[in-house]
Amino acid sequence: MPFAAVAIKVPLHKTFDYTYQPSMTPCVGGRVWVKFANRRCVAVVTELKTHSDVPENKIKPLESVIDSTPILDSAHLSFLLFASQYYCYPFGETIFTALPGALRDGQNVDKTQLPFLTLTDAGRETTQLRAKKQLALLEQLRSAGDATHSELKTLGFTQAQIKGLQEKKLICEELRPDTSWQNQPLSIGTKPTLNEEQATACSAVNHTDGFRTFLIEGITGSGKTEVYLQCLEKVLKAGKQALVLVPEIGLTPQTVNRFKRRFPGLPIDLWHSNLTDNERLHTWRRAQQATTALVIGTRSSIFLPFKSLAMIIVDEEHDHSFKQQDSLRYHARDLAAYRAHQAQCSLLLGTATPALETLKKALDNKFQLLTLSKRAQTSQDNQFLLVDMKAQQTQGGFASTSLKAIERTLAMGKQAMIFLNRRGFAPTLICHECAWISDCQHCSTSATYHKSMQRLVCHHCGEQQFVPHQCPDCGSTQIMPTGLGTEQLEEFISAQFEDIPICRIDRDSTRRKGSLESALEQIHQGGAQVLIGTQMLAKGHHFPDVALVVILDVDSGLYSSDFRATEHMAQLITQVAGRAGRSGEPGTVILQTHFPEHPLLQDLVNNGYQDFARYALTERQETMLPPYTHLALVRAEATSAHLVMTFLSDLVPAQPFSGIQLLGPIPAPMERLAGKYRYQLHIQATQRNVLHQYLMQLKEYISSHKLATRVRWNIDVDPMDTY
DNA sequence: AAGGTACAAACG
DNA sequence: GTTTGTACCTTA
Repeated sequence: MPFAAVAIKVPLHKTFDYTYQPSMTPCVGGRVWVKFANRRCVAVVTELKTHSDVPENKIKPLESVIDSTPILDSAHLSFLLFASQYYCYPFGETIFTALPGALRDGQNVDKTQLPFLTLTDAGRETTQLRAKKQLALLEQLRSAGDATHSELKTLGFTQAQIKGLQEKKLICEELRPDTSWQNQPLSIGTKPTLNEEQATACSAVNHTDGFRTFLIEGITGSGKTEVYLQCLEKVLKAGKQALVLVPEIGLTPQTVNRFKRRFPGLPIDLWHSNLTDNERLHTWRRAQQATTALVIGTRSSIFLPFKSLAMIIVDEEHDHSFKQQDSLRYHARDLAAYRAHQAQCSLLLGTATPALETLKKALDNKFQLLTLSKRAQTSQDNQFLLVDMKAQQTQGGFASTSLKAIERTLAMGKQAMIFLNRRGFAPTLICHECAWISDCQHCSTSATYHKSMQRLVCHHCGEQQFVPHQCPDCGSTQIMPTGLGTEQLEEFISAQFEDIPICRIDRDSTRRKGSLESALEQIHQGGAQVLIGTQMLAKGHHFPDVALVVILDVDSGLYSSDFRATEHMAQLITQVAGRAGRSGEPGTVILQTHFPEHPLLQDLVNNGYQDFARYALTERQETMLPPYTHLALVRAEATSAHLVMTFLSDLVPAQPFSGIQLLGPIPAPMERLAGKYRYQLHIQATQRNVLHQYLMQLKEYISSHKLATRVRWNIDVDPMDTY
């Protein structure tokens, strides 16, 4: 009697055996329909065998076979098994998060093709057009080749613009057979000559065979992308595939076009969360059949089933968006290491500000460190200025030094950028007479005052309240906004510099679709302007006219309960500083702080991130924190605090486990969130394998725990935020 | 996770 | 005596 072990999308750490008729032909890595717990589910076959340990009377037959050939090969299945074990997430659920939505509900793998938009003969010759955007679209197709509807949408074009050009018969839709690009000679667009450091980096990568990880530690503007491109060239020339992972915000038209222009005619696909199910399935299959050569995608593209993967690049590897914060809590950069090892190919990690985890591996010679220290366009280093806020008269949150610097910058016709990582007008309302505070009803935090909306908004659960005219406790009308938000900065700056345009960029000001794009466009027009924003402003974009950057809340990063806060702050400061002074002259970066003598801050300002990071590592070593130890978190939440505490306390063994340090249960930094009480258990080990051994049995123990179904819990391996 | 079971409180 | 709510149990 033949049996099939299958994985099902349930939170159980095991597979289930089914029998099947010899006439049925299930295959390992293919899907089947099964009856499971009175339901009909799609399952993936993980093993075919002639014996089962499950009592015969419990075993049901397979309903039907969906795939007669595997949709996941054995290497990909082992990759998913590894991810499932490493992140303590059920195998079945891991497989199903890795599958594109269309395959999860049993749809056929082969779909109709998506049409490409291509230039007509008339379109090829058109260089003048009244509609500016339509002309830009023509130019896009001309320089970067044909594109699908969704690609053009990603690049910022609209359906209306496409339709307009179709009606003018300048472009048309075309279905095309997938041509084999592997046997075509690779055409290469114009490329700049490399400087010495870039050339060294490229040849180090290109002379390596098999698995190897490189850390390209390159300051902003040192030409990392050029190194990526010239390394990719070798791989693509050989007819092999490559994957470029970018942060969520990183799929900008500039990035995409740079790759497309370098390799004209090469099939390049994009992968991000805004694709439809259909588009996703399409790209998934193109990766599997090697009809696409290169995928540029956000973190989930690490699960694409490439047929002949030969290089993975992780751009801005320090970026937190590579770590998924729910369900399967994977880090795309770390899974990339597994895949590169599996494919025996190179992994390139690039950033100006490496994560300390990555830097340590480079310093331990597990990764090869390649440094790019010269800016491509020769320019001097930025000037850092620490402004001591102690005993300073402040105006609207600014030291007078900062205000004068802004004024000077504007007078020169340049742009000033102001950072504050808090949106809204003020983080709290406080009663001047009885000290009442505008708390959120459901979270342990205060509700932020939004002046333009006239509402109190909780930034954690989103709950809104009306703004009271009187203090709810004592009836006083003396209720004051306290603290600073970007909305208030905007108000203050516009009163201070009356005729100067201001551009505020935060989640509130960019909520409307397209408003971020138009704001960026305004900035790019140049001229004296003040840009105010949260960290949204720091990522991805470069602004040639910015000559001054002011960071207001440096101190929030210096003293925080999260041990990664200083690292994060240093990365932000360095990335932001890289945005200033890119057009030749050095820029100025002002850091307002109450702790100008703080050693980490001093190190960062005087010696740069490279030095700071190496010093910060010694501090991590002394305090026995990651990357010198390995950390996992058991988080739990429920409406009853008592229930959560009992559950977590039960997980702490009476006898200590050798090599494991346990801390907790302790309250999460946000103890109450959206009405739920949240606590956590920290599990720390010096040895990675000891941690995983421990987690393996802990996972078993939790699954059998009576309270496990009454609290929401999860295990977070290598957590990014310790809350 | 999601549907089933067993038992208790709620109902008229 | 039936309905509704809820803890808990199982999935092949």
